[in-house]
Amino acid sequence: MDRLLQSVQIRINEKLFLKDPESSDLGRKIIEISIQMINEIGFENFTFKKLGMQIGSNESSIYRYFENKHKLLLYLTSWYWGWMEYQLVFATNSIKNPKEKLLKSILIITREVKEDSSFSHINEVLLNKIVINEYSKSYLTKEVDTENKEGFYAIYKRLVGRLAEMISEVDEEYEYSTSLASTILENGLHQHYLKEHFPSLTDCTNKITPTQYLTHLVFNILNNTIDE
Amino acid sequence: MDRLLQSVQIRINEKLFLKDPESSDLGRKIIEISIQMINEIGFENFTFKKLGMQIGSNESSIYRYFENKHKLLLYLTSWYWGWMEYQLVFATNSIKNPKEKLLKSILIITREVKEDSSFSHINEVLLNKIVINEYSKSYLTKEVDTENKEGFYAIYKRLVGRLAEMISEVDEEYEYSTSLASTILENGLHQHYLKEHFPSLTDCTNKITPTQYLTHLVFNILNNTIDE
DNA sequence: CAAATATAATAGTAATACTATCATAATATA
DNA sequence: TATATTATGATAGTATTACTATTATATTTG
Repeated sequence: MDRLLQSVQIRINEKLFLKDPESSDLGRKIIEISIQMINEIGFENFTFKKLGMQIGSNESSIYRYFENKHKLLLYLTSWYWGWMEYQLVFATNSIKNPKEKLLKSILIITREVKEDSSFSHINEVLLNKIVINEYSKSYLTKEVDTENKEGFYAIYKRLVGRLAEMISEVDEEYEYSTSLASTILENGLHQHYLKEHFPSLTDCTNKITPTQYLTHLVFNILNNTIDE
Repeated sequence: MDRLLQSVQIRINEKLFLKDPESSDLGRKIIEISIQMINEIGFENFTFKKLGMQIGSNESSIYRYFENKHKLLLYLTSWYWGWMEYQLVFATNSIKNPKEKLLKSILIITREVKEDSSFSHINEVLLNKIVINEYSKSYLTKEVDTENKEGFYAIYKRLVGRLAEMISEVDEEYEYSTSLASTILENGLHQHYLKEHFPSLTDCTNKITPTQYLTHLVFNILNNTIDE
Protein backbone atom coordinates (compact mmCIF):
# COMPACT_ATOMS: atom_id res chain seq x y z
CA MET A 1 0.00 0.00 0.00
CA ASP A 2 1.08 3.54 -0.51
CA ARG A 3 2.57 5.89 2.04
CA LEU A 4 -0.52 7.99 2.29
CA LEU A 5 -1.67 5.84 5.19
CA GLN A 6 1.22 7.16 7.21
CA SER A 7 -0.52 10.44 7.61
CA VAL A 8 -4.13 9.35 7.25
CA GLN A 9 -5.70 8.37 10.52
CA ILE A 10 -8.63 6.01 10.75
CA ARG A 11 -11.35 7.53 12.86
CA ILE A 12 -12.82 5.16 15.39
CA ASN A 13 -16.01 5.72 17.39
CA GLU A 14 -14.88 7.42 20.59
CA LYS A 15 -17.21 5.40 22.77
CA LEU A 16 -15.11 2.35 22.04
CA PHE A 17 -12.28 3.55 24.26
CA LEU A 18 -11.88 5.42 27.53
CA LYS A 19 -8.63 6.95 26.44
CA ASP A 20 -7.44 7.11 22.85
CA PRO A 21 -4.78 4.41 22.39
CA GLU A 22 -3.24 6.49 19.60
CA SER A 23 -2.41 9.18 22.15
CA SER A 24 0.42 7.42 24.00
CA ASP A 25 3.16 4.85 23.76
CA LEU A 26 1.35 2.52 26.11
CA GLY A 27 -1.83 2.86 24.08
CA ARG A 28 -0.09 1.96 20.85
CA LYS A 29 1.66 -0.92 22.58
CA ILE A 30 -1.73 -2.22 23.75
CA ILE A 31 -2.96 -2.24 20.16
CA GLU A 32 0.19 -3.75 18.75
CA ILE A 33 0.57 -6.57 21.24
CA SER A 34 -3.13 -7.36 21.55
CA ILE A 35 -3.20 -8.02 17.80
CA GLN A 36 -0.33 -10.45 18.16
CA MET A 37 -1.83 -12.17 21.18
CA ILE A 38 -5.41 -12.49 19.92
CA ASN A 39 -4.02 -13.95 16.74
CA GLU A 40 -1.89 -16.43 18.67
CA ILE A 41 -4.12 -17.62 21.48
CA GLY A 42 -7.56 -16.61 20.21
CA PHE A 43 -10.00 -14.09 21.59
CA GLU A 44 -11.50 -16.44 24.21
CA ASN A 45 -8.15 -17.15 25.85
CA PHE A 46 -6.98 -13.56 25.63
CA THR A 47 -7.21 -11.49 28.84
CA PHE A 48 -6.01 -8.05 29.91
CA LYS A 49 -3.93 -9.68 32.59
CA LYS A 50 -2.01 -11.73 30.04
CA LEU A 51 -1.70 -8.69 27.80
CA GLY A 52 -0.26 -6.67 30.66
CA MET A 53 2.32 -9.35 31.34
CA GLN A 54 3.39 -9.40 27.68
CA ILE A 55 3.64 -5.64 27.46
CA GLY A 56 5.43 -5.45 30.77
CA SER A 57 2.68 -3.22 31.99
CA ASN A 58 -0.13 -3.45 34.42
CA GLU A 59 -3.63 -4.85 33.99
CA SER A 60 -5.12 -1.77 35.60
CA SER A 61 -3.35 0.51 33.14
CA ILE A 62 -4.97 -1.31 30.24
CA TYR A 63 -8.37 -0.83 31.79
CA ARG A 64 -7.82 2.89 31.55
CA TYR A 65 -7.83 2.57 27.77
CA PHE A 66 -10.51 -0.04 27.21
CA GLU A 67 -13.50 -1.01 29.34
CA ASN A 68 -13.17 -4.64 28.39
CA LYS A 69 -11.82 -6.93 25.73
CA HIS A 70 -15.04 -6.83 23.74
CA LYS A 71 -14.62 -3.10 23.19
CA LEU A 72 -11.01 -3.68 22.23
CA LEU A 73 -12.14 -6.22 19.63
CA LEU A 74 -14.64 -3.70 18.29
CA TYR A 75 -11.88 -1.12 18.14
CA LEU A 76 -9.54 -3.43 16.22
CA THR A 77 -12.16 -4.62 13.76
CA SER A 78 -13.44 -1.08 13.22
CA TRP A 79 -9.91 -0.06 12.41
CA TYR A 80 -9.67 -2.95 9.96
CA TRP A 81 -12.88 -2.03 8.15
CA GLY A 82 -11.86 1.61 8.10
CA TRP A 83 -8.56 0.64 6.57
CA MET A 84 -10.41 -1.54 4.06
CA GLU A 85 -12.74 1.31 3.17
CA TYR A 86 -9.81 3.62 2.65
CA GLN A 87 -8.16 1.20 0.25
CA LEU A 88 -11.41 0.62 -1.55
CA VAL A 89 -12.14 4.26 -2.13
CA PHE A 90 -8.56 5.07 -2.99
CA ALA A 91 -8.22 2.26 -5.52
CA THR A 92 -11.57 2.61 -7.23
CA ASN A 93 -12.05 6.34 -7.18
CA SER A 94 -10.66 6.94 -10.61
CA ILE A 95 -12.30 3.94 -12.27
CA LYS A 96 -15.17 5.01 -14.48
CA ASN A 97 -16.35 1.67 -15.81
CA PRO A 98 -18.81 0.20 -13.28
CA LYS A 99 -17.90 -3.41 -13.94
CA GLU A 100 -14.23 -2.76 -13.63
CA LYS A 101 -14.86 -0.79 -10.46
CA LEU A 102 -16.86 -3.60 -8.88
CA LEU A 103 -14.30 -6.16 -9.94
CA LYS A 104 -11.56 -4.20 -8.24
CA SER A 105 -13.65 -3.74 -5.10
CA ILE A 106 -14.36 -7.44 -4.77
CA LEU A 107 -10.66 -8.10 -5.13
CA ILE A 108 -9.74 -5.64 -2.41
CA ILE A 109 -12.40 -6.87 -0.02
CA THR A 110 -11.96 -10.61 -0.40
CA ARG A 111 -8.23 -11.00 -0.94
CA GLU A 112 -5.92 -12.29 1.73
CA VAL A 113 -3.84 -9.53 3.25
CA LYS A 114 -0.25 -10.55 2.71
CA GLU A 115 1.75 -7.43 3.31
CA ASP A 116 2.03 -5.38 6.40
CA SER A 117 2.24 -1.69 5.67
CA SER A 118 4.81 -1.64 8.47
CA PHE A 119 4.47 2.06 9.03
CA SER A 120 2.25 1.90 12.01
CA HIS A 121 2.14 -0.38 15.02
CA ILE A 122 -0.79 -2.19 13.41
CA ASN A 123 0.02 -5.38 11.60
CA GLU A 124 -2.62 -5.70 8.89
CA VAL A 125 -1.73 -9.28 8.00
CA LEU A 126 -2.47 -10.45 11.52
CA LEU A 127 -5.47 -8.18 11.80
CA ASN A 128 -6.93 -9.73 8.67
CA LYS A 129 -6.59 -13.15 10.32
CA ILE A 130 -8.24 -11.87 13.45
CA VAL A 131 -11.15 -10.53 11.44
CA ILE A 132 -11.56 -13.90 9.72
CA ASN A 133 -11.52 -15.77 13.03
CA GLU A 134 -13.23 -13.38 15.40
CA TYR A 135 -15.31 -10.75 13.66
CA SER A 136 -18.62 -12.58 14.03
CA LYS A 137 -18.14 -12.68 17.77
CA SER A 138 -18.19 -8.91 17.87
CA TYR A 139 -21.85 -8.78 16.83
CA LEU A 140 -23.28 -12.19 17.77
CA THR A 141 -24.10 -10.97 21.24
CA LYS A 142 -27.16 -10.04 23.24
CA GLU A 143 -25.99 -6.41 23.28
CA VAL A 144 -25.87 -6.06 19.49
CA ASP A 145 -28.89 -3.77 19.16
CA THR A 146 -27.79 -1.21 21.72
CA GLU A 147 -24.23 -1.30 20.43
CA ASN A 148 -25.48 -0.88 16.90
CA LYS A 149 -27.40 2.20 18.01
CA GLU A 150 -24.21 3.54 19.54
CA GLY A 151 -22.65 3.34 16.10
CA PHE A 152 -20.13 0.60 16.85
CA TYR A 153 -20.66 -1.03 13.48
CA ALA A 154 -20.93 2.17 11.47
CA ILE A 155 -17.79 1.71 9.37
CA TYR A 156 -18.71 -1.82 8.35
CA LYS A 157 -22.20 -0.72 7.44
CA ARG A 158 -20.82 2.12 5.33
CA LEU A 159 -18.61 -0.35 3.52
CA VAL A 160 -21.53 -2.64 2.72
CA GLY A 161 -23.41 0.41 1.48
CA ARG A 162 -20.61 1.42 -0.86
CA LEU A 163 -20.37 -2.05 -2.29
CA ALA A 164 -24.14 -2.30 -2.73
CA GLU A 165 -24.06 0.94 -4.67
CA MET A 166 -21.39 -0.33 -6.99
CA ILE A 167 -23.46 -3.45 -7.60
CA SER A 168 -26.45 -1.31 -8.50
CA GLU A 169 -24.35 0.65 -10.91
CA VAL A 170 -23.49 -2.50 -12.76
CA ASP A 171 -27.08 -3.75 -12.78
CA GLU A 172 -29.79 -1.39 -11.62
CA GLU A 173 -32.41 -4.08 -12.16
CA TYR A 174 -30.91 -6.38 -9.59
CA GLU A 175 -33.11 -6.40 -6.51
CA TYR A 176 -30.74 -7.76 -3.91
CA SER A 177 -27.73 -5.47 -4.12
CA THR A 178 -27.47 -4.96 -0.37
CA SER A 179 -27.79 -8.62 0.47
CA LEU A 180 -25.26 -9.47 -2.19
CA ALA A 181 -22.88 -6.87 -0.81
CA SER A 182 -23.14 -8.29 2.70
CA THR A 183 -22.72 -11.78 1.29
CA ILE A 184 -19.47 -10.80 -0.42
CA LEU A 185 -18.08 -9.27 2.76
CA GLU A 186 -19.14 -12.03 5.07
CA ASN A 187 -18.71 -15.03 2.85
CA GLY A 188 -15.32 -13.73 1.77
CA LEU A 189 -14.14 -14.15 5.33
CA HIS A 190 -15.95 -17.46 5.67
CA GLN A 191 -14.38 -19.03 2.58
CA HIS A 192 -10.96 -18.09 3.91
CA TYR A 193 -11.82 -19.80 7.16
CA LEU A 194 -13.08 -22.94 5.42
CA LYS A 195 -9.98 -23.09 3.24
CA GLU A 196 -7.91 -23.18 6.41
CA HIS A 197 -9.98 -25.44 8.66
CA PHE A 198 -12.61 -27.23 6.58
CA PRO A 199 -11.10 -27.75 3.12
CA SER A 200 -13.82 -30.27 2.28
CA LEU A 201 -16.42 -27.50 2.59
CA THR A 202 -15.00 -25.20 -0.04
CA ASP A 203 -13.53 -25.27 -3.53
CA CYS A 204 -11.06 -22.61 -2.53
CA THR A 205 -7.47 -23.76 -2.31
CA ASN A 206 -4.06 -22.21 -2.70
CA LYS A 207 -4.79 -21.95 -6.42
CA ILE A 208 -8.44 -20.99 -6.35
CA THR A 209 -9.07 -17.95 -4.18
CA PRO A 210 -12.26 -16.80 -2.48
CA THR A 211 -11.90 -13.76 -4.72
CA GLN A 212 -12.20 -15.92 -7.85
CA TYR A 213 -15.20 -17.77 -6.47
CA LEU A 214 -17.05 -14.61 -5.47
CA THR A 215 -16.11 -12.66 -8.57
CA HIS A 216 -17.45 -15.46 -10.73
CA LEU A 217 -20.59 -15.60 -8.60
CA VAL A 218 -21.29 -11.88 -8.71
CA PHE A 219 -20.73 -11.39 -12.41
CA ASN A 220 -22.87 -14.36 -13.28
CA ILE A 221 -25.76 -12.96 -11.35
CA LEU A 222 -25.68 -9.41 -12.58
CA ASN A 223 -27.07 -8.42 -15.99
CA ASN A 224 -28.04 -11.97 -16.37
CA THR A 225 -31.36 -12.43 -14.72
CA ILE A 226 -33.68 -15.32 -15.30
CA ASP A 227 -36.70 -15.25 -13.12
CA GLU A 228 -38.00 -18.27 -11.31
CA MET B 1 -43.40 -32.11 9.96
CA ASP B 2 -44.63 -35.67 9.91
CA ARG B 3 -44.81 -38.07 12.80
CA LEU B 4 -41.90 -40.14 11.59
CA LEU B 5 -39.58 -38.05 13.69
CA GLN B 6 -41.22 -39.41 16.79
CA SER B 7 -39.51 -42.73 16.28
CA VAL B 8 -36.45 -41.57 14.36
CA GLN B 9 -33.55 -40.69 16.59
CA ILE B 10 -30.82 -38.32 15.52
CA ARG B 11 -27.44 -39.87 16.14
CA ILE B 12 -24.98 -37.56 17.80
CA ASN B 13 -21.24 -38.13 18.14
CA GLU B 14 -20.79 -39.90 21.48
CA LYS B 15 -17.73 -37.92 22.40
CA LEU B 16 -19.92 -34.85 22.76
CA PHE B 17 -21.46 -36.11 25.99
CA LEU B 18 -20.34 -38.05 29.04
CA LYS B 19 -23.75 -39.59 29.52
CA ASP B 20 -26.42 -39.68 26.83
CA PRO B 21 -28.99 -37.00 27.68
CA GLU B 22 -31.63 -39.03 25.83
CA SER B 23 -31.24 -41.78 28.43
CA SER B 24 -32.92 -40.08 31.38
CA ASP B 25 -35.48 -37.53 32.48
CA LEU B 26 -32.80 -35.23 33.80
CA GLY B 27 -30.87 -35.51 30.56
CA ARG B 28 -33.87 -34.55 28.48
CA LYS B 29 -34.64 -31.72 30.86
CA ILE B 30 -31.10 -30.42 30.42
CA ILE B 31 -31.60 -30.31 26.66
CA GLU B 32 -35.06 -28.79 26.86
CA ILE B 33 -34.26 -26.02 29.31
CA SER B 34 -30.82 -25.24 27.94
CA ILE B 35 -32.44 -24.49 24.57
CA GLN B 36 -34.84 -22.08 26.25
CA MET B 37 -32.12 -20.43 28.29
CA ILE B 38 -29.49 -20.05 25.57
CA ASN B 39 -32.16 -18.52 23.39
CA GLU B 40 -33.17 -16.10 26.12
CA ILE B 41 -29.92 -14.95 27.66
CA GLY B 42 -27.43 -15.92 24.94
CA PHE B 43 -24.64 -18.45 25.01
CA GLU B 44 -22.11 -16.15 26.73
CA ASN B 45 -24.35 -15.49 29.71
CA PHE B 46 -25.52 -19.06 29.96
CA THR B 47 -23.89 -21.19 32.70
CA PHE B 48 -24.47 -24.67 34.11
CA LYS B 49 -25.15 -23.11 37.50
CA LYS B 50 -28.00 -21.02 36.11
CA LEU B 51 -29.27 -24.02 34.18
CA GLY B 52 -29.28 -26.12 37.34
CA MET B 53 -31.27 -23.47 39.17
CA GLN B 54 -33.86 -23.35 36.37
CA ILE B 55 -34.19 -27.12 36.21
CA GLY B 56 -34.28 -27.40 39.97
CA SER B 57 -31.30 -29.64 39.76
CA ASN B 58 -27.69 -29.44 40.65
CA GLU B 59 -24.77 -27.96 38.74
CA SER B 60 -22.72 -31.08 39.45
CA SER B 61 -25.41 -33.31 38.00
CA ILE B 62 -25.28 -31.43 34.71
CA TYR B 63 -21.53 -31.88 34.56
CA ARG B 64 -22.16 -35.62 34.56
CA TYR B 65 -23.83 -35.23 31.16
CA PHE B 66 -21.68 -32.60 29.49
CA GLU B 67 -18.05 -31.66 30.10
CA ASN B 68 -18.78 -28.00 29.47
CA LYS B 69 -21.17 -25.67 27.72
CA HIS B 70 -19.19 -25.71 24.52
CA LYS B 71 -19.83 -29.44 24.13
CA LEU B 72 -23.48 -28.85 24.90
CA LEU B 73 -23.64 -26.26 22.13
CA LEU B 74 -22.01 -28.74 19.75
CA TYR B 75 -24.56 -31.33 20.81
CA LEU B 76 -27.51 -29.00 20.20
CA THR B 77 -26.27 -27.73 16.86
CA SER B 78 -25.39 -31.26 15.72
CA TRP B 79 -28.91 -32.30 16.56
CA TYR B 80 -30.22 -29.36 14.55
CA TRP B 81 -28.19 -30.21 11.46
CA GLY B 82 -29.14 -33.87 11.79
CA TRP B 83 -32.77 -32.88 11.92
CA MET B 84 -32.24 -30.62 8.89
CA GLU B 85 -30.57 -33.43 7.00
CA TYR B 86 -33.42 -35.76 7.82
CA GLN B 87 -35.98 -33.31 6.47
CA LEU B 88 -33.89 -32.64 3.41
CA VAL B 89 -33.51 -36.28 2.48
CA PHE B 90 -37.09 -37.08 3.32
CA ALA B 91 -38.55 -34.23 1.29
CA THR B 92 -36.32 -34.51 -1.78
CA ASN B 93 -35.89 -38.24 -2.02
CA SER B 94 -38.67 -38.77 -4.47
CA ILE B 95 -37.96 -35.73 -6.63
CA LYS B 96 -36.37 -36.74 -9.90
CA ASN B 97 -35.92 -33.34 -11.55
CA PRO B 98 -32.57 -31.93 -10.38
CA LYS B 99 -33.67 -28.31 -10.47
CA GLU B 100 -36.82 -29.00 -8.55
CA LYS B 101 -34.83 -31.02 -6.07
CA LEU B 102 -32.32 -28.24 -5.50
CA LEU B 103 -35.07 -25.67 -5.23
CA LYS B 104 -36.76 -27.69 -2.51
CA SER B 105 -33.49 -28.19 -0.66
CA ILE B 106 -32.67 -24.51 -0.61
CA LEU B 107 -36.12 -23.85 0.76
CA ILE B 108 -35.74 -26.38 3.56
CA ILE B 109 -32.27 -25.20 4.51
CA THR B 110 -32.83 -21.45 4.43
CA ARG B 111 -36.39 -21.06 5.66
CA GLU B 112 -37.22 -19.83 9.10
CA VAL B 113 -38.42 -22.65 11.34
CA LYS B 114 -41.87 -21.64 12.49
CA GLU B 115 -43.43 -24.78 13.86
CA ASP B 116 -42.26 -26.90 16.73
CA SER B 117 -42.81 -30.59 16.07
CA SER B 118 -43.83 -30.70 19.75
CA PHE B 119 -43.32 -34.42 20.03
CA SER B 120 -39.96 -34.31 21.63
CA HIS B 121 -38.49 -32.11 24.33
CA ILE B 122 -36.60 -30.25 21.61
CA ASN B 123 -38.13 -27.00 20.42
CA GLU B 124 -37.00 -26.63 16.84
CA VAL B 125 -38.17 -23.02 16.52
CA LEU B 126 -35.90 -21.92 19.36
CA LEU B 127 -33.11 -24.19 18.19
CA ASN B 128 -33.22 -22.55 14.78
CA LYS B 129 -32.76 -19.18 16.47
CA ILE B 130 -29.87 -20.51 18.51
CA VAL B 131 -28.19 -21.79 15.37
CA ILE B 132 -28.59 -18.38 13.72
CA ASN B 133 -27.13 -16.57 16.73
CA GLU B 134 -24.55 -19.01 18.02
CA TYR B 135 -23.49 -21.59 15.47
CA SER B 136 -20.34 -19.76 14.35
CA LYS B 137 -19.09 -19.74 17.91
CA SER B 138 -19.02 -23.52 17.90
CA TYR B 139 -16.22 -23.59 15.31
CA LEU B 140 -14.52 -20.21 15.56
CA THR B 141 -12.21 -21.50 18.29
CA LYS B 142 -8.59 -22.44 18.66
CA GLU B 143 -9.63 -26.08 19.13
CA VAL B 144 -11.44 -26.36 15.80
CA ASP B 145 -8.92 -28.61 14.09
CA THR B 146 -8.75 -31.25 16.81
CA GLU B 147 -12.50 -31.14 17.27
CA ASN B 148 -12.99 -31.47 13.55
CA LYS B 149 -10.79 -34.57 13.60
CA GLU B 150 -12.95 -35.97 16.38
CA GLY B 151 -15.90 -35.69 14.01
CA PHE B 152 -17.80 -32.98 15.90
CA TYR B 153 -18.83 -31.28 12.67
CA ALA B 154 -19.53 -34.43 10.68
CA ILE B 155 -23.26 -33.94 10.24
CA TYR B 156 -22.90 -30.38 9.01
CA LYS B 157 -20.20 -31.47 6.58
CA ARG B 158 -22.39 -34.26 5.27
CA LEU B 159 -25.17 -31.74 4.70
CA VAL B 160 -22.91 -29.42 2.72
CA GLY B 161 -21.82 -32.45 0.70
CA ARG B 162 -25.38 -33.41 -0.13
CA LEU B 163 -26.21 -29.90 -1.25
CA ALA B 164 -23.05 -29.63 -3.33
CA GLU B 165 -24.02 -32.84 -5.12
CA MET B 166 -27.44 -31.51 -5.94
CA ILE B 167 -25.85 -28.37 -7.34
CA SER B 168 -23.59 -30.46 -9.54
CA GLU B 169 -26.58 -32.41 -10.80
CA VAL B 170 -28.15 -29.20 -11.98
CA ASP B 171 -24.97 -27.94 -13.57
CA GLU B 172 -22.05 -30.30 -13.81
CA GLU B 173 -19.92 -27.60 -15.42
CA TYR B 174 -20.09 -25.35 -12.40
CA GLU B 175 -16.74 -25.39 -10.66
CA TYR B 176 -17.67 -24.10 -7.24
CA SER B 177 -20.45 -26.41 -6.13
CA THR B 178 -18.99 -27.01 -2.67
CA SER B 179 -18.31 -23.36 -1.96
CA LEU B 180 -21.76 -22.47 -3.18
CA ALA B 181 -23.29 -25.11 -0.93
CA SER B 182 -21.46 -23.78 2.11
CA THR B 183 -22.44 -20.26 1.11
CA ILE B 184 -26.12 -21.21 1.04
CA LEU B 185 -25.94 -22.82 4.48
CA GLU B 186 -23.93 -20.11 6.12
CA ASN B 187 -25.31 -17.07 4.40
CA GLY B 188 -28.83 -18.35 4.93
CA LEU B 189 -28.26 -18.02 8.66
CA HIS B 190 -26.49 -14.71 8.22
CA GLN B 191 -29.27 -13.08 6.21
CA HIS B 192 -31.73 -14.06 8.92
CA TYR B 193 -29.48 -12.43 11.46
CA LEU B 194 -29.12 -9.25 9.41
CA LYS B 195 -32.87 -9.07 8.88
CA GLU B 196 -33.29 -9.05 12.64
CA HIS B 197 -30.41 -6.82 13.77
CA PHE B 198 -28.99 -4.98 10.75
CA PRO B 199 -31.90 -4.39 8.37
CA SER B 200 -29.84 -1.85 6.46
CA LEU B 201 -27.39 -4.60 5.49
CA THR B 202 -29.86 -6.84 3.73
CA ASP B 203 -32.74 -6.70 1.29
CA CYS B 204 -34.51 -9.40 3.25
CA THR B 205 -37.61 -8.28 5.08
CA ASN B 206 -40.82 -9.84 6.22
CA LYS B 207 -41.88 -10.01 2.58
CA ILE B 208 -38.58 -10.95 0.96
CA THR B 209 -37.06 -14.02 2.56
CA PRO B 210 -33.47 -15.20 2.60
CA THR B 211 -34.82 -18.19 0.70
CA GLN B 212 -35.93 -15.95 -2.17
CA TYR B 213 -32.63 -14.13 -2.27
CA LEU B 214 -30.54 -17.29 -2.27
CA THR B 215 -32.80 -19.18 -4.66
CA HIS B 216 -32.57 -16.33 -7.13
CA LEU B 217 -28.82 -16.22 -6.64
CA VAL B 218 -28.25 -19.92 -7.15
CA PHE B 219 -30.44 -20.34 -10.20
CA ASN B 220 -28.91 -17.34 -11.88
CA ILE B 221 -25.46 -18.76 -11.51
CA LEU B 222 -26.09 -22.30 -12.65
CA ASN B 223 -26.38 -23.20 -16.33
CA ASN B 224 -25.66 -19.63 -17.03
CA THR B 225 -21.98 -19.20 -17.07
CA ILE B 226 -20.15 -16.28 -18.55
CA ASP B 227 -16.45 -16.40 -17.99
CA GLU B 228 -14.41 -13.48 -16.91
C1' DC C 1 10.11 23.70 40.85
C1' DA C 2 5.21 22.69 41.62
C1' DA C 3 1.26 20.80 39.86
C1' DA C 4 -0.98 17.80 37.00
C1' DT C 5 -1.26 13.58 34.77
C1' DA C 6 0.02 8.79 33.59
C1' DT C 7 1.40 4.53 35.03
C1' DA C 8 2.48 0.78 38.41
C1' DA C 9 1.64 -2.04 42.38
C1' DT C 10 -1.29 -4.14 45.36
C1' DA C 11 -5.51 -5.70 47.17
C1' DG C 12 -10.05 -7.06 46.91
C1' DT C 13 -14.81 -8.78 45.01
C1' DA C 14 -18.12 -11.47 42.57
C1' DA C 15 -18.72 -14.70 39.09
C1' DT C 16 -17.18 -18.51 36.22
C1' DA C 17 -15.76 -23.02 35.28
C1' DC C 18 -14.90 -26.42 37.00
C1' DT C 19 -13.36 -30.93 40.60
C1' DA C 20 -14.02 -33.71 44.66
C1' DT C 21 -16.44 -35.80 48.32
C1' DC C 22 -20.13 -37.61 50.66
C1' DA C 23 -25.09 -38.35 51.41
C1' DT C 24 -29.34 -39.89 49.78
C1' DA C 25 -32.78 -41.53 46.53
C1' DA C 26 -34.22 -44.60 42.92
C1' DT C 27 -33.70 -48.89 40.46
C1' DA C 28 -32.10 -53.49 39.33
C1' DT C 29 -30.82 -58.00 40.66
C1' DA C 30 -30.07 -62.19 43.66
C1' DT D 1 -37.39 -58.52 50.22
C1' DA D 2 -32.65 -57.37 51.13
C1' DT D 3 -28.70 -55.77 48.77
C1' DA D 4 -25.99 -53.85 45.44
C1' DT D 5 -25.71 -50.58 41.91
C1' DT D 6 -26.40 -46.37 39.88
C1' DA D 7 -28.23 -41.62 39.62
C1' DT D 8 -28.83 -37.47 41.69
C1' DG D 9 -28.23 -33.82 45.25
C1' DA D 10 -25.74 -30.98 48.54
C1' DT D 11 -21.77 -28.90 49.93
C1' DA D 12 -17.19 -27.33 49.69
C1' DG D 13 -13.20 -25.94 47.45
C1' DT D 14 -9.78 -24.15 43.62
C1' DA D 15 -7.98 -21.38 39.94
C1' DT D 16 -9.12 -18.01 36.77
C1' DT D 17 -11.64 -14.14 34.94
C1' DA D 18 -13.25 -9.65 34.87
C1' DC D 19 -13.30 -6.30 36.88
C1' DT D 20 -12.95 -1.85 40.87
C1' DA D 21 -10.52 0.80 44.28
C1' DT D 22 -6.62 2.75 46.52
C1' DT D 23 -2.21 4.38 47.01
C1' DA D 24 2.47 5.09 45.42
C1' DT D 25 5.64 6.52 42.02
C1' DA D 26 7.08 8.22 37.68
C1' DT D 27 6.75 11.54 33.89
C1' DT D 28 5.25 15.59 31.66
C1' DT D 29 3.82 20.36 31.51
C1' DG D 30 3.21 25.19 32.92
